[in-house]
Amino acid sequence: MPRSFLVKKHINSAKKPNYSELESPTVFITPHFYKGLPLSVIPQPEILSPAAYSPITVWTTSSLPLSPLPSDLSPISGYPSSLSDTSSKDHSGSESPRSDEDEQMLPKLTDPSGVEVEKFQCGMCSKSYSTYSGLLKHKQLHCDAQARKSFSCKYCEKEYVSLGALKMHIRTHTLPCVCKICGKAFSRPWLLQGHIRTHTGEKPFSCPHCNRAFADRSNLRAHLQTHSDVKKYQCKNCSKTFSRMSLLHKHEESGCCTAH
DNA sequence: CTGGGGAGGGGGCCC
DNA sequence: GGGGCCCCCTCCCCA
Repeated sequence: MPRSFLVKKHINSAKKPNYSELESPTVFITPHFYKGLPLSVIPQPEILSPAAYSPITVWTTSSLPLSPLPSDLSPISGYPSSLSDTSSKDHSGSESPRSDEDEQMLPKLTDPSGVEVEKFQCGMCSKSYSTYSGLLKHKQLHCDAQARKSFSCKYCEKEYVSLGALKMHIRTHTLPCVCKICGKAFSRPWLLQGHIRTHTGEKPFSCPHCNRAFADRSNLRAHLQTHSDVKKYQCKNCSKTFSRMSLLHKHEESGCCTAH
């Protein structure tokens, strides 16, 4: 059941999309259509696990971990180790070095066992790799892409390293997914699906402790924090902990930090 | 004022 | 390359 506050108020008018400029094919998902879609009726086992939400470490705004979360802090599951450093790994180890204008052949190093280790260093970020293929992969995924960051959004100032990333971003301007019930538009189908739950009342994510149900996994995750005695966001001044970073920010902005 | 729920946005990863 | 999904985060509102 939609409520008045559900209508997003665009404080920053610059972010308000111009619906008249919709240029992508409009996607309509109706509740009837939606019924045919597979739904995550049961929360993930990791969510159901009491250990999944038990706070182990509290964070302050100054000590928040950069992603990926440490495995012992990941409250739900399988946080992707997307940023895992590949520099320590050998990728094939079989290729011989080739010349490359960005590549720097470092002096042969010696590991503790006395074995010489060849190093290949990225000319842009100075990361070093034991193989050329490792360096090449790094460059293709990161530094060269950064250097080629040339896909600019025509609606805003943002730039992207790939056309795919730019296309996805442009959807946030064109909002091709439109709710047939209320006409609200979204950038991605799954956002629309989540919105449709507000019409259908469907709440597939249940709290294993109080059986309260939620339509959104993120909201369940936030709710799970309320079952914890020690919340994971801690004020660095008074050590009070909060279930959400926004609450910690509100606490700090309300004067705690300045009062100490 | 604080805590919590509802809703939505955006980037990244995987298939 | 695109879609689906996940995660983190923010905003708004209410009790």
